[in-house]
Amino acid sequence: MKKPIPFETGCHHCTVRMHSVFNVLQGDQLSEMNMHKSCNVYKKGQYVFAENGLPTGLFCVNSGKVKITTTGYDGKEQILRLAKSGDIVGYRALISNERYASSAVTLEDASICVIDKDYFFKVMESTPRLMFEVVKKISQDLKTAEDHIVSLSQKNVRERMAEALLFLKATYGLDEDLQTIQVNLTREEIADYVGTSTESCIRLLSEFNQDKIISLTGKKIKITNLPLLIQTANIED
Amino acid sequence: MKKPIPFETGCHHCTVRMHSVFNVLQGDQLSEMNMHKSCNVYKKGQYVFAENGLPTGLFCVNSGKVKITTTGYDGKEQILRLAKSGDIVGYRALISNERYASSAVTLEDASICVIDKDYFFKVMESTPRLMFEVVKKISQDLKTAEDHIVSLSQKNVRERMAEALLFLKATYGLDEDLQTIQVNLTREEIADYVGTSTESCIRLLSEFNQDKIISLTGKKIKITNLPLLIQTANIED
DNA sequence: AATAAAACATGACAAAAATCATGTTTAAGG
DNA sequence: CCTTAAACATGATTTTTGTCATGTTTTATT
Repeated sequence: MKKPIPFETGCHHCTVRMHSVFNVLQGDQLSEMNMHKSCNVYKKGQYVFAENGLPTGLFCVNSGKVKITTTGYDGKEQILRLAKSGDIVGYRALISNERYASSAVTLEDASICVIDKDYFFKVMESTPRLMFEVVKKISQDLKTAEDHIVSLSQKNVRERMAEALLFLKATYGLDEDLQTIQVNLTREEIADYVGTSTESCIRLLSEFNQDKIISLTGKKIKITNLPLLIQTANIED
Repeated sequence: MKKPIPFETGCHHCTVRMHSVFNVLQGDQLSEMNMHKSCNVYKKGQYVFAENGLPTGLFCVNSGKVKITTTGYDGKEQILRLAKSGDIVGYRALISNERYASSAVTLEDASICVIDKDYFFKVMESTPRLMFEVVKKISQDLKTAEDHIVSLSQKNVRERMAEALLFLKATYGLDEDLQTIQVNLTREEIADYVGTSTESCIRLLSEFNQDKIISLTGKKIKITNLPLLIQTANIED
């Protein structure tokens, strides 16, 4: 009996790779990488890796969305980063040779490759361009984190909430026909990103809705007045 | 007439280098680096580089302390990082090939080397170990930034203030005889790190002083009850 | 479809922290 | 050394935000 064509076609034909740090790899390197990676399917809400665990490889998101989250004080969650197709996750602990300080949890069904740790370090060493891509990625994440610090230090919750909606739009884009922000987060998750209580988050979204800045349909958020949202976020120009 | 022995002895004999990312360089690389770097002396309060400027090189702190600061909303300062001897500064914008998003200002008289941009990229490419040291440094800074995010999101000002004092102690250490935290920051600067108003910062330091957690003499801060300070910071164990 | 459990929503209240005002002390510059 | 500005300090007040309580809606599961 003939075997079905496998879904996974390998790194050579991976279209996601071109938008990732691995776009600098070529030919033999891809064949080699293919031998040192495996691809897994995750359901919504599954852990890709968990706080305190030991890294065994680097994760590369094929499809689906992932939140990078850490447990703060009194067990309160903090969303640190959001990842999408083409993003690498789990690199910080891997590079620092530490246990994970955060967890990665899928926000929807996802397909994620894991590249073997030893191979990753080997190819990084032999391919300066790849390592430089990784450096640039971390630099960007540092910039994002520092922008977040300024925001948390200096803006009020209302401004940060508006900023978060703009961030979500920039990160995940809009649904083609509905024009809603293309990610499903609970109010609690949004609060865990913004750094506020769930109640304040709910209240502010309701207010924005009343003020016709956004329109709400379940978890779907549509930005109906972008200039006003930008103004509410108090973004410099 | 004989020229005086120059103060600057070059990268070969630089003791600071051993504690920096450049500790992996050897022999000829050091001679080469010496040709592509220059060393400058800064007075307290001087700019090493300024927000919006274009990076021309990488700075390496020889001696002295430096704050990395950015201008937030309504011109309010935010201290993002603190650097000391052996630290590299100005790497983020350099690597991302962007204008500086922050400024570096000396907190005391300092001596800082600047390594030419092109040479730095060249030696990074030819020395994977150096680039990996840089990756690790940025990863650490990202970790620090993300810890700060959790703190800003979830802790109150009192807890963050206690945490900041512990951070300052960990970063700059204690004076040998006085046992005071070895850095002079104004209350406003501490506030700009903690993410609070100057008044709240002053008030909390006074409270800590009254509660015998710390003792204040001018800008000098001495931690007199470390366990209580740790408890006040609400640090997990 | 029934039922349980999340998630969402909103009011009332309390706590936290910013702001404003004003005065004192300290440090820097002529 | 004097003068002036910056830094420090503290009280009073207001704003912001969190917490608690309670109810409704949505979603998931048997």
